[in-house]
Amino acid sequence: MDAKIVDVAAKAGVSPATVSRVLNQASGVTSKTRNKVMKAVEELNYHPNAAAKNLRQQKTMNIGVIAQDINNAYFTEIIKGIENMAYAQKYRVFICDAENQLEKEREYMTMLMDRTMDGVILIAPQLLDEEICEMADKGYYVAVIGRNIEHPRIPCIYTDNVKFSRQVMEHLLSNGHRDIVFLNGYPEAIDSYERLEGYLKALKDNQIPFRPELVENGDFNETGGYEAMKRLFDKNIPFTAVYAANDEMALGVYQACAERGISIPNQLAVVGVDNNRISKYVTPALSTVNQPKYTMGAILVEKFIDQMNDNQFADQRVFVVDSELLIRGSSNYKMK
Amino acid sequence: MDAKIVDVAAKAGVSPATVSRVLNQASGVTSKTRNKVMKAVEELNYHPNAAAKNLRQQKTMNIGVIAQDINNAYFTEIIKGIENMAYAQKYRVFICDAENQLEKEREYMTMLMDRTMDGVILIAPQLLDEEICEMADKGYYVAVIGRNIEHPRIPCIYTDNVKFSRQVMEHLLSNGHRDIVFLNGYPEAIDSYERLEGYLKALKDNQIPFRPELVENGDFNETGGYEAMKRLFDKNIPFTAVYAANDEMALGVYQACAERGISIPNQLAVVGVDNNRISKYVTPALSTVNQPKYTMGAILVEKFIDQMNDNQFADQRVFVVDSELLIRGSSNYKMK
DNA sequence: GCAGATATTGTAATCGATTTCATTTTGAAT
DNA sequence: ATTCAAAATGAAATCGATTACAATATCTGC
Repeated sequence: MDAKIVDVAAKAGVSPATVSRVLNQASGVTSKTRNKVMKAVEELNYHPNAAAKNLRQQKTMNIGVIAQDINNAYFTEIIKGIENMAYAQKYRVFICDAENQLEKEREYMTMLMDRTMDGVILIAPQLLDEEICEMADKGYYVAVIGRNIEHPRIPCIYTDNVKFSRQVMEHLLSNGHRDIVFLNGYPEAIDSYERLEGYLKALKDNQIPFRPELVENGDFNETGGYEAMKRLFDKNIPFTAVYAANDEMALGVYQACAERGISIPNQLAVVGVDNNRISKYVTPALSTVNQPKYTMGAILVEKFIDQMNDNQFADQRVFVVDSELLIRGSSNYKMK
Repeated sequence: MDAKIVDVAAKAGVSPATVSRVLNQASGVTSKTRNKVMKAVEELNYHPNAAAKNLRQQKTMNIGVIAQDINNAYFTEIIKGIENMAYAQKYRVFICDAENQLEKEREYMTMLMDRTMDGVILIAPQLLDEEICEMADKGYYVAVIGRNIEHPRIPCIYTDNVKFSRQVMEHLLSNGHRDIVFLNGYPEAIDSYERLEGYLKALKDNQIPFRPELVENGDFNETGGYEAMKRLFDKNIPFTAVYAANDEMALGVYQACAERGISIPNQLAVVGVDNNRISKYVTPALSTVNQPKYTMGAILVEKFIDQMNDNQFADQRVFVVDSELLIRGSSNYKMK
């Protein structure tokens, strides 16, 4: 149906090799033949068949991004950073939605083995470190956003959870809070673990004894946060602040408080993590931690492409970026 | 690096043709050889090279989805419908973010011409109808969500803007509003045009004269809505309700009202369109129109795949789906 | 005008699968 | 045991580009 390189060659009165040279290296061809060829290309609206090209060149210039959930702006913002930087380097980015399913994540990894993609960027993968390392060992290009995978060939970028977690705590403590709830995500996630770690360290730094009954799991989603709060209220123990490991769960906290007539921030301070767009719109606006999402995507993909092109690192493999605490109405109140 | 079909064939002691048969049709092979081959496939962790396969078969089983902005949950929700239905039919879906840029949209269309994708689904494209038709004329598979492109080979699905627009107006009118502002998106968009049409028809049906000064453009984004409201306030004309052509602009309305100390819904009723997730969280909750996004994606891709497989339509080409008006706090107040 | 170097172009091999067609094997019927 | 049809397998062509290598054209300097 569409024109092939031989058609272009015939029309321009040259060999297919010449057509290829015109379209690719752009040198070693007289301008006269180049013009002839370009004219034929235009007239036939010729586009080299990607499959043939990929097969012969053993590369595709495609990068896959596997996100856990494209409905979540946290991921899509990162992806925009990836996409724009990759685009500038002539790579095409294809986004895959794993929908929080490990099986889908794994299925998308086959894109590497069947060579549909030159490389794959995993954002906050559920895959185990070992699985990811194994792929890298086999020579596939993999990069990870969200945690550090200890493997010399895997570029990684992530934020220092412990650090910002302590900042959140210092903020609450400085407002006079002592009985602070920590609403955890699902406990297997590294983010959960590290945010909890920051919570604990901050308590220790301030000589406040850790009370395990103040920690609940909320699975990183709104309903989970809501249920967790209900469990906490039922315990009938006093607390004046909630540090939720993400904004989604914090929204659940708002809901639970609304039901009980508890006023934020006067009776309860709330802080989340992620700077979900919604956090700005709720009443009161939710204090949260903002990660430089776009930049994280951009930095990582740039290094990744470097590596794919040279098959070695120019310099750094691991990037740790800082987050910023955004203090809003939900925690902007000093306890007496 | 990775195993090729000849390696598998050698290991299993058969010809490449037989390996291919085992992996593809699954018939015409004794179970003994099938087992031998499968064993070799396992041991070598063989995955057929996609480029070679695509080249030979002249198809990729890939569908591209070109979205205007993956940060917008309206698009990603549709995409989930597409993705899940396509997945069930063995198609892989790749998401491309056009970032509201016509140029990127066009660039991604080359995926069709270079045969990276078997087909492309455009969501609310900026491309002109003619451009899209031209692609279809050339034999490429294209489908469109958001409007009807009059072309026998282009499946389309969209909502009846005029219809729900009238519903919104009837709702406001029944609450006693007569001076109703219409906040339009950018005027070139078909959605803008049709929603305005519904606004006008509802006025006519109720013998209310149309006052052009009550219509402002807000470009479909929050800032646009905010600016438009400021312009309206400055006009110093009375109005008691705002019908914004999408939720984003309605958020701008909230902001403008907050600045002026205007209370929603008592002094001003607000209704949006899209059921953006945020609309539920603002105070008061925003009345809006919900489209069956997931279903729209699913229905369309199903027909699209049918068409790609049979190269003809089983039945319908155009699907018009109904939306639902969600009445929330922002418009739930009767004027006296 | 010619030799030799260099630049341009063409021929044919190649990438790794699928698939057509030919060949061999198997099995059923006699 | 033999014949013949049917089933299983293999050999080789094919998809459409790139690219190594060979061949030809052009240019330089004398």
